[in-house]
Amino acid sequence: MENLAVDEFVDLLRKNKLKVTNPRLQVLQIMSEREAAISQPELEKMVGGDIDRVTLYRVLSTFEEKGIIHKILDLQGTATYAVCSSSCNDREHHDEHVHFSCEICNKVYCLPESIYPNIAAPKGFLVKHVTINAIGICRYCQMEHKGE
Amino acid sequence: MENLAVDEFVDLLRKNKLKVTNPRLQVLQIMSEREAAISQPELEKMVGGDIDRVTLYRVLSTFEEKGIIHKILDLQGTATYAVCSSSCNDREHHDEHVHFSCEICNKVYCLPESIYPNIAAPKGFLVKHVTINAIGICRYCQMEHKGE
DNA sequence: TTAAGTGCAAAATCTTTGCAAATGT
DNA sequence: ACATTTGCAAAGATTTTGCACTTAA
Repeated sequence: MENLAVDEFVDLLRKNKLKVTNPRLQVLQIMSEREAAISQPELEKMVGGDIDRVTLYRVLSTFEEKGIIHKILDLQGTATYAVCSSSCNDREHHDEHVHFSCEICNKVYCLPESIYPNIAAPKGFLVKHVTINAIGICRYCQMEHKGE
Repeated sequence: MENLAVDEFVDLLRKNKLKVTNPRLQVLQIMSEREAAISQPELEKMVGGDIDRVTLYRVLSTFEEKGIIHKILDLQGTATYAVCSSSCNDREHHDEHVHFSCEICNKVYCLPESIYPNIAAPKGFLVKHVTINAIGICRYCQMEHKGE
């Protein structure tokens, strides 16, 4: 089962003219196994000492430039990353879905929903896109806090 | 004209059981004269060497705790602050208006608008509140970039 | 082979903490 | 007078940069 995924990752990297390296594969693996967006510090914990901190920063920023992942800020303002939908590329990012931030564990989830309201900005302000962030308690934290 | 404002600031501080000090008055003055939210680094530039960096951080966090200002993250994830509406206090923050982030100057503006859509989260996720961020080009950057 | 990617060291930011001195009430 | 607030110094945390070594193609 892991091999299948690895093949997809290799394709993805090739498609973006990126060399297939271990750090990049590991990051893709970790992100694809995870429901929530991930930050560099979390990523660093997960890979142990396998990959240098600086490399992780660089992998993330390369992926973001190529449109492989997109950046989302969590409630603390820490940058977290999640894999983009397949319609993203280095020209355009289509990550206009709702993000959910859990105020307990601080994790960020991308929600499927896509109802976008029209925002009326004051004259002179040009709105190019809109992001919506729902804040609350995620599924996992609610389970843990049942009965308290 | 400045004295009038200073009186209001003094009232505001007293109301919140805070001592009336120069750093606090200066911060309130700067924020009230500004349309956009302000970060600690910007604040530091504006006061010159008058106020210690650490004092600014502490003034901002005290004000936030008391509900005098609220924190907004800009596009880079830097914390910026704007004065709250008068309905805010240390128990509750009512800053559920739309924020506008300029992708050129990176400034954050609070928009008056308040149409809040219902967000349908997946089962298990409890949405407590929703923030909306419009991203685009602000009035001032559009003026500067006219004709380019 | 060779351009791209990695790892290490060191720098640059940004933010917090501890404590003594200064200040508002 | 006394609790609060400030300023300084120093520590922490996070992110970036420079450069030599390594590796994928």
